[in-house]
Amino acid sequence: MPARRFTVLLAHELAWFRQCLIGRPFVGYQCATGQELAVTRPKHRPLTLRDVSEACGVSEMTVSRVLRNRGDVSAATREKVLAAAKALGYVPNQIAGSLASQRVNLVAVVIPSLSNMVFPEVLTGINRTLDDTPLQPVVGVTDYLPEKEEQVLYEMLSWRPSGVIIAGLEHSDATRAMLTNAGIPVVEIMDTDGTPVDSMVGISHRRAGRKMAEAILKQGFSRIGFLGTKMPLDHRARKRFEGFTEGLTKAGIEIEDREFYNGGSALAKGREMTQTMLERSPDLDFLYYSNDMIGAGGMLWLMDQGVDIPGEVGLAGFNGVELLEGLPRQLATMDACRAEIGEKAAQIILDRSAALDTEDSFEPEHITLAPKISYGQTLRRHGQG
Amino acid sequence: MPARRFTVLLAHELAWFRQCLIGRPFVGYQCATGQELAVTRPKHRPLTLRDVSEACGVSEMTVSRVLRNRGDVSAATREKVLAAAKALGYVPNQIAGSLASQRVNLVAVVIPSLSNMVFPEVLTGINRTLDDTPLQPVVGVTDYLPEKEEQVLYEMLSWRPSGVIIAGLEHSDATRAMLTNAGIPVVEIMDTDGTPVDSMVGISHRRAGRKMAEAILKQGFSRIGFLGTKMPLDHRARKRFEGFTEGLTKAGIEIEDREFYNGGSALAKGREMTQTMLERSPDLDFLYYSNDMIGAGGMLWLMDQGVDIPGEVGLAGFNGVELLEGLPRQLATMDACRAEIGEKAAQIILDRSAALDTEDSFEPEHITLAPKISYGQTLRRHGQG
DNA sequence: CTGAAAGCGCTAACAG
DNA sequence: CTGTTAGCGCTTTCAG
Repeated sequence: MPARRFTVLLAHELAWFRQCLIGRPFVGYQCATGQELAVTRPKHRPLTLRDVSEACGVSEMTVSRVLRNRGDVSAATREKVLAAAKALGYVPNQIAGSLASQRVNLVAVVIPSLSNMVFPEVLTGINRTLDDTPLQPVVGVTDYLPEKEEQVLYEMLSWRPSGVIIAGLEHSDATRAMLTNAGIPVVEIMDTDGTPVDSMVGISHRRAGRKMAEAILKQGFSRIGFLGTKMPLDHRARKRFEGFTEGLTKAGIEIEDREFYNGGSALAKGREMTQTMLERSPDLDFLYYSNDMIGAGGMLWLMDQGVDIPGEVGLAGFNGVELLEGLPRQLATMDACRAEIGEKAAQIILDRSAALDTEDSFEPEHITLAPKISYGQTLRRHGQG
Repeated sequence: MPARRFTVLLAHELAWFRQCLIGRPFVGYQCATGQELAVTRPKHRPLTLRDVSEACGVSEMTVSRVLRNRGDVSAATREKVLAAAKALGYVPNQIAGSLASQRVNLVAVVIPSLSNMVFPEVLTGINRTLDDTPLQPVVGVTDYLPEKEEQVLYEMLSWRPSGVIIAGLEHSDATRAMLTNAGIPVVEIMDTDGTPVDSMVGISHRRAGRKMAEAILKQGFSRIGFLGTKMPLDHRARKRFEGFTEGLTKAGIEIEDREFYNGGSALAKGREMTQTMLERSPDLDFLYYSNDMIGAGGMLWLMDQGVDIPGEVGLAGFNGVELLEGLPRQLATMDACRAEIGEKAAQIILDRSAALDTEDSFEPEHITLAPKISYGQTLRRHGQG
């Protein structure tokens, strides 16, 4: 009887059939009607513990122990198992492992954007702490949209991660509920002006704005413009702005002019906005930018115009981005401690997930970092001020 | 008999015991010796399908169907189930779902770095395509280290993702073996100068270098310096360099001077290197930078020095970063098509994983995008050139 | 030190 | 349209 390449099998036949396929390119199969069939092997069936077990003649359980370095296994067995696993190219199935062990070595990291270098830097900090630990970060991006945050968090929680690191303290009710009920450590990062669900690590943006206002006033500037992002959902930028006006108000001063932008190349926008503002309010003697990129754009524009910085106009930004180092003049700024925030947040998750094993209990941690002003060459009016 | 807070249970008791805990803060338990115990409920047991099933009086299977929108379910039952799931705050367990269904909606994305904005942009492209599909990207970072690439890939494959998107064509033997044997679609991105394991999407960096050489020569420049990254493992930068020298060689010209850097702020390094090179080789009339950031730094330095660009010295970079738009002068560059690469790569994975369901077979796709030179204001010597 | 048994929470396949 | 059954590949638990 000639071999055919394809046939339909009943379900229970198929189950048995798959057993036959292990490790063979194809298999001859005598089906119920007595027909002899040649069937192509399924393209790829990933190896299982059982395959390794059969290859080295050791029970699945022992293989598992060797591969996880758990429990005592004789050196001889260990060698045998490792050799077999390597020879076969076995890659353990974490899905099955996590289901069985009820522990998942993933940490959900939820951030608003990747385009703003701030967040890749936080991730770098998280990576640094989590490298050389079993924990692994998984990133979700929300585009600053609360609905998307909800959705992203939901999807991440459905993987039952060991912890959540999430940017900001402002969330929808649903998001907050999920965080509260997830039963895993949650660290809210970047911002500490508010009440976290659990732990938090960040800086006070309100205080940052206030401190910058104080520094500016101390240098004798008084006719101040603010340039920032329009995004109503960037709560941290908003809080900096609020803290800033608050700081000025305490000294009886008000912002003279303000300008907001949305999208586009930040550097180019900084130029445009600065031009617009100075044409509208030529009397200004200081410009405070809500981030370094637009600040740098503004600075470049002013230099093009031959404006004396900080003699005629002083400048400051926010974030302490590396880029500033290469600019013709060092822009005053404030470091947002991004990498450190990432490291500390990851450390909290790490400590807590270790504590779960030892049944220790942990209190929520609230860490507020204090960013320092870097005066650069655009804020100090009088010598070493 | 007084209630105690803690006790030791035999294993089989515990199993039964857990049933009692469902939905209750604590439970009275009559153990084998007749003792009545009050036991605190475990901190948190995530809800299961069974909980929802019990809450709404519908079989687990039907609940599952409703939650996945699979198969026909009567509107009435659907409503009931959805209401119960929502009320309880049920979040499905993907770990279990993936194990049972043998399909994991994750796409592994392996890239060398997050600090270089190129990669976040590729990710944005991938996200854009994968949004509104069940597939979800998971990112791993290799720091340009082959060993780390191996390790990261191994960990990602252990989650049995639906596909892999990985930067570059150069990998260790082990990495290549894993990619070949994973049995899932693999797309190697960014570069097309070489042989992929499966599919690839990118640009030819060799050709990019060559084209830039041709453009420079056509503008009449002839004493050319190259400034680039020292990283021997950035194969794409290397290939651009090779293509560049090749292009010059064809015209009988050789690079006059070269300078390489490592780490630090790219903008600042661009300044330094440019200064170093021009002091060493003052005759140069063109500088080709291996990326836009160092190019921008060089440009800023030259402008500080009052050098006429491109009259005295022409400049070009590579990548087409958004930043350039805000610079005092538009740097010539070449777009690396980053977002498009991300989109196309994700699309390939998407098509293939759909094809797996319909049993269609797919050929590897090799997509080479053609980056265009943007002349800016630093490359054209003679009017519109 | 090693093995056998019993699930983890869900879904595919089939039977009503 | 809905329910039942039998695993997915691994680890936990307990018994040698």
